[in-house]
Amino acid sequence: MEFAKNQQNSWYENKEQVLVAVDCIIFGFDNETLKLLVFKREIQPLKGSWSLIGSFIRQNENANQAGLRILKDITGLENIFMEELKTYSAVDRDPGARCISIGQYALIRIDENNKELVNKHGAFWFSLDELPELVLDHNQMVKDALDRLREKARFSPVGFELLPKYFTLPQIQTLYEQIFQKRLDSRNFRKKLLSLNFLKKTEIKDKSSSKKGAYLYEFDYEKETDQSFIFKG
Amino acid sequence: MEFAKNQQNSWYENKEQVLVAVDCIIFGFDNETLKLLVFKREIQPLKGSWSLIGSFIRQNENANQAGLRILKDITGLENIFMEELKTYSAVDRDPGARCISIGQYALIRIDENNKELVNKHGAFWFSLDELPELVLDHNQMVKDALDRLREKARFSPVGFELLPKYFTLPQIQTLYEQIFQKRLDSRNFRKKLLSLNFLKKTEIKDKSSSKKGAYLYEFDYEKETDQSFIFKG
DNA sequence: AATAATAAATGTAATTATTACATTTATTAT
DNA sequence: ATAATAAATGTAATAATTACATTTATTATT
Repeated sequence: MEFAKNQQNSWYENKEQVLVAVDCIIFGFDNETLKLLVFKREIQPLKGSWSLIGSFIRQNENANQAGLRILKDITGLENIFMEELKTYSAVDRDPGARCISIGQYALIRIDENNKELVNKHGAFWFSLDELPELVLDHNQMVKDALDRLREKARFSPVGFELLPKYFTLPQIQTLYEQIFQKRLDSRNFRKKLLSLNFLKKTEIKDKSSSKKGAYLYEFDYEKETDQSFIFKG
Repeated sequence: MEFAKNQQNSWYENKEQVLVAVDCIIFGFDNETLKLLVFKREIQPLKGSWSLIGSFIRQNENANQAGLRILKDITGLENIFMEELKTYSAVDRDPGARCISIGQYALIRIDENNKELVNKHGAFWFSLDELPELVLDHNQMVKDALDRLREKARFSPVGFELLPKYFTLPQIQTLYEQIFQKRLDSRNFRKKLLSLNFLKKTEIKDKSSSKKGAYLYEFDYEKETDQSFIFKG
């Protein structure tokens, strides 16, 4: 079963060529609304249109690395939570070329991004309900990413990547309300969240949004588990 | 924001070329164990090795269509449940070429596949615990597909695509026991499954595996809903 | 110094879902 | 008539979710 690397064979020759791109669906949270980073294309094709930030994949990187490269170029950030969403491969999705795109969504701490760099690339944070029309199938990608984020948030403590290292319970409740697009009961929300045992309370209060102040919490990655099953047996 | 289709521009030119393949993780169920369809490569490269069934994607089809084309070629089946798993894009995953693969998993009714066609292509059904070593990263694909199947089965009534149109409750319980790799309590399993209200009972009994016979049920796609939420608000 | 204003923090009872567990039933073969 | 076999069923205990309103800590104002 040895594979001769340099051997000539016909298997890989004359394959129909398809370009492979990576597009990034970049979420951020400003303590009020869930936001998305998009940019105005400064070159052809589709110059002047709003677009997700993407790039063709390079020979020396996998899809995730390509996504992280893009993210670093635009925001200056490294070590970002980024996961594959799905591929977009409709034959006519890009009228300029036969090109499939691997959508990758990222959750970043919006206050940590390099504003100069973001500006330099013509990128802007939009609230999800004010998102402009995007090129190609990018609006669909955003919709799919949001669905995925909701799906994930239902069953696992996603979203901490959108918050600063220390955050308050009202803050994370607002985030979840944004993700689910509905109000949550604070007593039940806290009870549930704290029962999962992956939040560490500090004795420090954040008084930026109330006189009483809210205790700061920290995510305890050690204790993260996924606990809900329909069938336990 | 018009896009001039024939306009020459540099955006798509001289991109580093990456081949795009689709590999199919094909599950079947023979009323005892969960099985996987793999084939022995009859041509180079890697001739003689076991492999998932795949193909390079063509200009005139999207990834899902490519998967369905492959599936039809091998099994003769159409209208199969097939979903994207994820992409595999590690730089060195295929020593023969820079090639990314889009994994697609399919659930089929094993008794419906065209046995002659399957044989002709050198394909075999393997129980998951007897699966041979596969080429490249195909074992990882199988593992990921199984995880996905489990994940889906936890929250939604997946798996009916693996069963015949009419099936018994003991039959589907066995399937779920195979998916989860553990025994389930029949009273609780039935209670849960029936409470979801998407099974239609018939008055016909299947006596192929007991003297008493077990009632046949049918999946009611109209009533399929996904009902469990961590946060209901 | 007292009061008003504000958001944070908290508890409980009712409902629903999950779990653990053993017997009866329908049928066929002997 | 009996034995054998797998299918079908119920209930009580526990755990999770839901609905719902008041008190607390603090700051700003008078």
